[in-house]
This record gives sequence, structure tokens and C-alpha cells, in this order.
Amino acid sequence: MSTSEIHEEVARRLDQAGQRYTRGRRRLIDTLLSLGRPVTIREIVENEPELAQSSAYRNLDVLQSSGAVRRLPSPGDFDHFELSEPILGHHHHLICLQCGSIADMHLPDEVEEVVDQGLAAAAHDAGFFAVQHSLDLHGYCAGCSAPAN
Amino acid sequence: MSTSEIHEEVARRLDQAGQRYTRGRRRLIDTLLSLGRPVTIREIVENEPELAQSSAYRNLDVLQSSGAVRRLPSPGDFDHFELSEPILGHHHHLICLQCGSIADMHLPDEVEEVVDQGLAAAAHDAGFFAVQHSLDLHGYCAGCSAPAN
DNA sequence: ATTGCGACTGAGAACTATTCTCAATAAGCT
DNA sequence: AGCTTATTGAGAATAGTTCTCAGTCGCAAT
Ligand SMILES: [Mn+2]
Ligand SMILES: [Mn+2]
Ligand SMILES: [Zn+2]
Ligand SMILES: [Zn+2]
Repeated sequence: MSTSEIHEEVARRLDQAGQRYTRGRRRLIDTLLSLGRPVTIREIVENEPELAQSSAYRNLDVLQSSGAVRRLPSPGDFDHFELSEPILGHHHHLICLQCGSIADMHLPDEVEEVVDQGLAAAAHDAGFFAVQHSLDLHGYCAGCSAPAN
Repeated sequence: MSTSEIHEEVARRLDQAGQRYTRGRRRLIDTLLSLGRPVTIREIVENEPELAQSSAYRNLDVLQSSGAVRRLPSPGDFDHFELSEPILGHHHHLICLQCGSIADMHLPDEVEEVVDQGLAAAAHDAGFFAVQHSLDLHGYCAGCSAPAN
């Protein structure tokens, strides 16, 4: 998916939700795209100081509601935001217990298939209606495991 | 693992961390045990009103540091707490997008093996030191998908 | 038992990530 | 251009969580 295709997809989703694709929202998408990993609000406004923090929160929420952005609750203090899976594709995360950074990760299709089947069975047994799964690895990133610790 | 074995295990871990196994901490473990699923602080103090909220937070943090309790960041507003995997055994979660409730779930060993191998390869490629994985299903619980929506 | 001392407790204050408010502005439509 | 409605942004408000500190408890040595 090219950058312009992504913008079109976001515009489509916002339109469907009765929302406008304003400059600020476009810049938010560009920032998520250029940082290329789940980021905090702080990182976003530091990289794009013209974005007001309150508007960033509000617009990320709008973008999430329209399915363009995903919000990740974090073990630390700051939630992280990334482009949604319909845009970025299905993937997983490497979450650092030390510095809180999150990196994207992909698994082979065979693994995804086994996981999906196992989860489908578990959901069925519990009467649970599944929307999506999350599969993250928690540990220490290259930067944090190298020096000391 | 019986209830008394669990208390012994918690006592062992606290002792190793130079911490005491006080009445309040014991009651916290009993509450987690009796509720039998990841719960919020609010649920804990409602079920055991003798526990002061500030002490509950502090002691759950102590118990987490000693490896007896796990804290789960939540998509909603409240973090959840459960007994740690060394005590409860490895498992996963069904997380309701509507009501925020979390239920435990187990996967077949074959699935776990495939997942572990896939994650080990991904971690190796990224220079990531893995501690544990989380694999959760997000969707709608039986209670929330039944009525309407 | 008694004593001493450091760990623990609890009520509330403080902190801070996030959400809300509302007057000013921008977007889209005719 | 003018009209209508959504959006913006600075700051206030909210709320989950952490911190403070004086009083209490647990434990071990006497
Ligand atoms: Mn997957
Ligand atoms: Mn697993
Ligand atoms: Zn790190
Ligand atoms: Zn539910």
C-alpha cells in the first residue's frame, strides 16, 4: 500500500464515519507512517510540533473509531498509537520491559493459521465472538539487553 | 497447586525479595484466588472492603515485583491483576471490547509449541531477548454479544 | 514477655495521562 | 461570497494511580 493509497483509504474510512480528512488528521497519519512503529502522543507532538496535543488525542480517537488507527494500552504510562491492521497488515509486537518501546514483528503464515484455529476453538467453547487477536513478545530490546541489566 | 501451596509459594517469593507476607497481602492473594480471573482494583476492594485502596495498589506492586502477581494493562480505564503464571500456569485471555472483562483461556500444547518456535525465530532476528509472550483474543463476551449489538 | 527497629499500613494529598470545554476558525456546500 | 457545521486549540477538569508520613505491626534479640 503506497502512501497515497493509504491516504485514500483513511479518507474513505473517515468519510464513511461522517468525518472530514483535515490537515491535522493528514499530518497525524503522515507522522505515524514516517515513524513506522507504535508511538506515544509525546513522540508524535515532538516530531510534529504544529499538532496540538489535545487535538492529537481527539483526532487519534476519531481515526481509531473509523478504523484507521489502533491504540495499544501499554504496561508503562503511555498508550501507543499505530496505523490499523487493515492499512498496515496483520502483525505483532516486540515490547521492551525496560524502555517501553514497541517494534513490529511478523510471523509465518503457518504459525498464524495454527493460532487462528486454536483461538477459534477456544472462542467457540467460551461463547466468545472474536474480532482479532494480539500476540506480543515481552522482553528486552537490542538496545536494552546489550549494555548491562 | 492447592491454596496452601500457593500461599507457600507466595511466601517464598516475598521472602526472597526481603518482604513480609502480611495479613493484607495474604488477603489480596486469597481474593485473586477466589475471584479466579483478572480483576480491577475496584473489584478487589469491593470484595474485600477491609483492604485500603492505597495499600492494595502498593501491595499488588510488591507482589508483582516478587513474581506472584501479574498486572495487565487494559484497553479500557482500569488495569487488571491476576496471579502470575508461575502460580496459575501459562494461559491466555479473552478480552471483551464492550464491558472490559477478561476471562482466562488455555490453548493446546501443540499450538503453544508452534507459537513458541515462531516467536523464538522472530526474536532472534530482531536481537530481542524474550521473557514471555501474551496471546489474547479481543471480541465480545457471551454476556455482551447476546442481548444486542 | 519486653523491647527495639525497620517494614508496613491507611487516609488523603499529589501527580499526570487523558478527556472535556467552548470560543474562534476552517471546511465544504450552494 | 456567504452560510452552516465540523474542527481546532489552550486550558480546565477528570480520574486512575502513586506518593507522603505519622501511626502500627512483625519479627528477632535480649
Ligand atoms: Mn497473528
Ligand atoms: Mn501461549
Ligand atoms: Zn528497550
Ligand atoms: Zn463483555
